[in-house]
Amino acid sequence: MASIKTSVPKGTRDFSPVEMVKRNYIFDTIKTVFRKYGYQEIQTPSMENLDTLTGKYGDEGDKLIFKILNSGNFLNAARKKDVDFTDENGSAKLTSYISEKALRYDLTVPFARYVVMHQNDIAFPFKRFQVQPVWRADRPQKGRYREFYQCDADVVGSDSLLNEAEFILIYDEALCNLGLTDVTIKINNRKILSGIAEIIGKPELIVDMTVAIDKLDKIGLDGVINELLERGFTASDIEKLKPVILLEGTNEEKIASLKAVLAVSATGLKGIAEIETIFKYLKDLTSQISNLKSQIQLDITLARGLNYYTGAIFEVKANGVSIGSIGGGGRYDDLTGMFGLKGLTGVGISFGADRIYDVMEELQLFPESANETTKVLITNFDAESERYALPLLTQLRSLQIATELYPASAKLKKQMSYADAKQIPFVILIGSEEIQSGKLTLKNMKTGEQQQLDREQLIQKLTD
RNA sequence: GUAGGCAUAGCUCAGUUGGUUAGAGCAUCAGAUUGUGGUUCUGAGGGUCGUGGGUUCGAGCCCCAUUGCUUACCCCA
Repeated sequence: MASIKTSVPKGTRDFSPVEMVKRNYIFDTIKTVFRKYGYQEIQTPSMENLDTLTGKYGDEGDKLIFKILNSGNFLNAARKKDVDFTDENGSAKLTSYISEKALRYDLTVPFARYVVMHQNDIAFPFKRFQVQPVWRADRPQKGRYREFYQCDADVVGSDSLLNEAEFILIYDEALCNLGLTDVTIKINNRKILSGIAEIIGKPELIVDMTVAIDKLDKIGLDGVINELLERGFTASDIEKLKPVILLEGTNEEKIASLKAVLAVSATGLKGIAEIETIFKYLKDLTSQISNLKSQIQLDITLARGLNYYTGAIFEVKANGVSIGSIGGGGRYDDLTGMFGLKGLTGVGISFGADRIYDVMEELQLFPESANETTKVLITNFDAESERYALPLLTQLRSLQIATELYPASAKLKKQMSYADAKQIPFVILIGSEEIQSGKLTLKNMKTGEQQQLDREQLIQKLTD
């Protein structure tokens, strides 16, 4: 048989039955918590119009969008346009002629599109959750895939900071239910970052500033300073930044120092006030913030890349595991503005299900149970026993017992091996003896014991 | 886009300074056992050593190119 080397595109994976059980456990756990907090599920198409997505994720992001080639003779269509095939930078122009659809890059932008499209049917504030795969044309590496699932919850049309506080509770509850108890939920506020850039006198460099100080954990203070210099900050700017970057202590202590540093920045103070309000909500919701399983940490070096965050920024890390963040989110004041609907604020979070899977695997947090699929296998000796077994098969299934009849009269050894490989806990043997006596043999695959039972007893045994 | 590592059976990998017919474990199939799995024993099938070129009497091994995978950087879940 001629064989081709089989593979899947890099950064993508197959999921085996065993893996799917675990994955669904994660999805179900997260979804249950979302619903409990009043979020409703929606889905959007895997592909969006290309122009819905482009320009929303920055230049780097745009490059990582998987574009779908037009059907038909796109080459001729491109020729008719004024594409210069010798131009090194001509591919961007060409793209617009040969591709008009793309795979979704995240769930937030399609959601914004959804809200604008269906604004007349939506009761605001609108709380939705969405669990679907997204695609990024990235270089895969540990914990980074080209196809992965996000579990997003967002609310639009409410500027209350109660939402932010509840998202922290959702993170805490969902991750705790999954067995992830050693987790840090980092929180920051874009307005604090703006305030810092303001007092340095370089508000236009806020993105460069945040990208650089975000790496403190990774490259250390010297690395951050070098990067800041490369990005256009002076030595005296950095002197002003240093105390802020190196801020330490409890959340309360950090807030107190920030208040002093940012005293002249109205924006910065507003950011601090928002954080304080969120903490206050948390306290009232939990009676003690320390009742939460996760550690809540104000971290002003936290600056997720997404350019549209305007208020709170979240990031979630599993401690003791060398994998990037397992979740993130934040507030964006003008979520739908890019699609022409102004003045709608949104705030949301995302769980990275694939990374949570990797972390749980590494920490061995998956429960043993729920692995069994079929509960009973009926063996198949010959045509007569097969015919005898069919009504029983139907009867067991009608009682919601997952049952299968081995579909051929293969050797018993083979049938038993099949049951074993599939971890089926019970096997019913029906041969000429059983048909004659009406007593069927039920074998418990775990203990190996066998019993002769009539139908009533058998069903009794299996429905226990 | 930048830099490193790897590529040998379905899977995980050995393979000596280059030397006869390329091995193991797992998996699969068959038998020991014609009505009994998971343990055991015996046997079998399965390879263009990623691809193309070069050096050599001789290449899985050395050299060049190429493709794929992978790790790190940028960026991100």
